[in-house]
Amino acid sequence: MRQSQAFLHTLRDDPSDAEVVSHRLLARAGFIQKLAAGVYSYAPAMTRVLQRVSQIVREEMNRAGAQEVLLPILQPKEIWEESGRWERYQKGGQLFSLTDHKGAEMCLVPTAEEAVTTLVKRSIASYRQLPVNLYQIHTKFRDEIRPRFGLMRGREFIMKDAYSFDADEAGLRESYAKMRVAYQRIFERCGLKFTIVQADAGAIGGSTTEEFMVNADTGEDTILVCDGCNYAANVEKAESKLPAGETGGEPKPMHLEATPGDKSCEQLSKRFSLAVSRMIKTVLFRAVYAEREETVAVLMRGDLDVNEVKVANALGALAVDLADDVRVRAATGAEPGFAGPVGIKPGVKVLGDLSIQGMTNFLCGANKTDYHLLDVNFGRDVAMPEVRDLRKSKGGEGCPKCASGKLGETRGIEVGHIFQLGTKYSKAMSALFADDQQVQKPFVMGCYGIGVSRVAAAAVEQNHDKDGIVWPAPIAPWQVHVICVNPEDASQREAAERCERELEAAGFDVLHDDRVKVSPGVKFKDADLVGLPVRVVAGRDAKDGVVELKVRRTGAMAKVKLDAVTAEVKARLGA
RNA sequence: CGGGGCGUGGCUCAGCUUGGCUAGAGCGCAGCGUUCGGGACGCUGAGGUCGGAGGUUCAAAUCCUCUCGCCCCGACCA
Repeated sequence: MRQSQAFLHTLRDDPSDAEVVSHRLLARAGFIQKLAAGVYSYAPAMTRVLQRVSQIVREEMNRAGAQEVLLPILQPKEIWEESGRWERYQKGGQLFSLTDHKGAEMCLVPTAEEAVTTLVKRSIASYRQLPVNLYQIHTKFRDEIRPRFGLMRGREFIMKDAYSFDADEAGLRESYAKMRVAYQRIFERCGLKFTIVQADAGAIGGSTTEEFMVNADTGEDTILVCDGCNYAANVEKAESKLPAGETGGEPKPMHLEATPGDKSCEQLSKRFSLAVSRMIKTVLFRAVYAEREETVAVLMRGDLDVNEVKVANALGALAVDLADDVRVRAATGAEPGFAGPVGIKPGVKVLGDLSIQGMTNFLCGANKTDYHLLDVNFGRDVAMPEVRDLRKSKGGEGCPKCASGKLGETRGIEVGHIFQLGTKYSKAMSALFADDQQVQKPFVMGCYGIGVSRVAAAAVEQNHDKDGIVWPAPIAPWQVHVICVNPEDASQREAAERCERELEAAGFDVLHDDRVKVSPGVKFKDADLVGLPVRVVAGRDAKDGVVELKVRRTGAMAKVKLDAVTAEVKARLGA
């Protein structure tokens, strides 16, 4: 490709609205352009990257036995009501819905369980036709509460979604295992460093589920990884050994103490010279269910934090969020900051974290403004609530799986997510097949997503330097950047053209900067920004049949005879 | 949803407080010339309903109201 002809327009300045590196560099290098919040146009260079990622995805999905389809992204409300997701997703405010000219409601879909289940149930009637795994690479829509970080959290994005249908759980586990392997191969082939973590199923549903996280400090997800074994989990899901707290000793009489203005454990710790782990904080939530809401009080040892996802799962709620002041006052009869289990209003559901077991003589809120209770004891002063693991694990805590490992806390970008769905959708949508006894059974499903556009952004997050992008070779828009320093010099022009011709003949995608009257500095700066893995510079040595070869990532530079260019480029690309 | 900020050529921004001549700069773009290995220089030039609507005024980019869009922060761990 001749750069003089290419639709590739770099920007001299950083776009003012770009916050994260990938957004800034992709916009500046002319790969993407914003059209609306969370909605981007992909220029040719970006399209090439997406095609490369897609091609890798396609090859590995096909290798794993999946078959490609294209499902509608504009879908009728009916099938979403069948699965029960219409109301839930609309309530969550993340579903783009619209009304057609005759008043029928439709939506732009975030995932395609309904459509694929419909497709399969009308086609497959027998266990003998199973298993099947169908996938597509298609645009998806989510009306994000707050789109941000460029391609990282867009409202429109490209996703590969796959759906497996098996006759039983064992088949599902097999399909899932195949996908897991395929995903590992995909991200390895994309040249990304990633971690597989246990995850929470969230709105999609299902049991076993793992996420593929690209390691990046700017990631939106926090992950905990054991340094001693292979345990790794998203913080939403992570467990850990309970850190030791101070013991309270033999029960003493409970007493009420004035604590004007002390709303935090730290303030109380100071006032009473009491370890924070001797306190129980009572965190009030609003739990939302399909048909109702309730107030829930979670009792947590003072030095630990509540994991809201675990609370929602323990309750079977659609969502939980922190109670607002009105709800807090209704539940406690006091201003926020003084909630406690003793004397909390009836109707408030109380749940305890495992950490409160065995605590004695603890401090907690008195449900009375400016008062706390000291030396409170379960059984005597207040009933022991049902306890569950509701704690948010943190880096530095002990691994839940092995004896001596410690959890490290890092961040990641979720680029893939695989689920063992089970029969949630097939049951709801009456997607049935006959088994060998002619018994009608629901398909056992799995679903598997990869954020294709997010993979490209994550690759930039993970691979860049101060000068620009450093594309991993397998997903670079072109592998080689031939730069003709001065095309008006015949020897330079001929050398560059020869390199382009021979490299393309050898199967490489080449971008040839043949622009006339563009200064060398501009060409080099642009090349750094665009970030192709190998650069071939035809410059002042061209008259002697010599060009320079430079590796973008390392900066390593070598002078190479024209005859050897193809071989040398091959060596550097590992091809 | 709450709070804050911003909308002025393709991009980055100044001008607005205190209303007043043909609305500015840099970059980019076009032409000419000089340059030619890390975002060169000179000259000439094109390009703007100042987000939109309404209002105040002799006069509005500037003041007021409404509206649309975009960005950031937050959603209170008691």
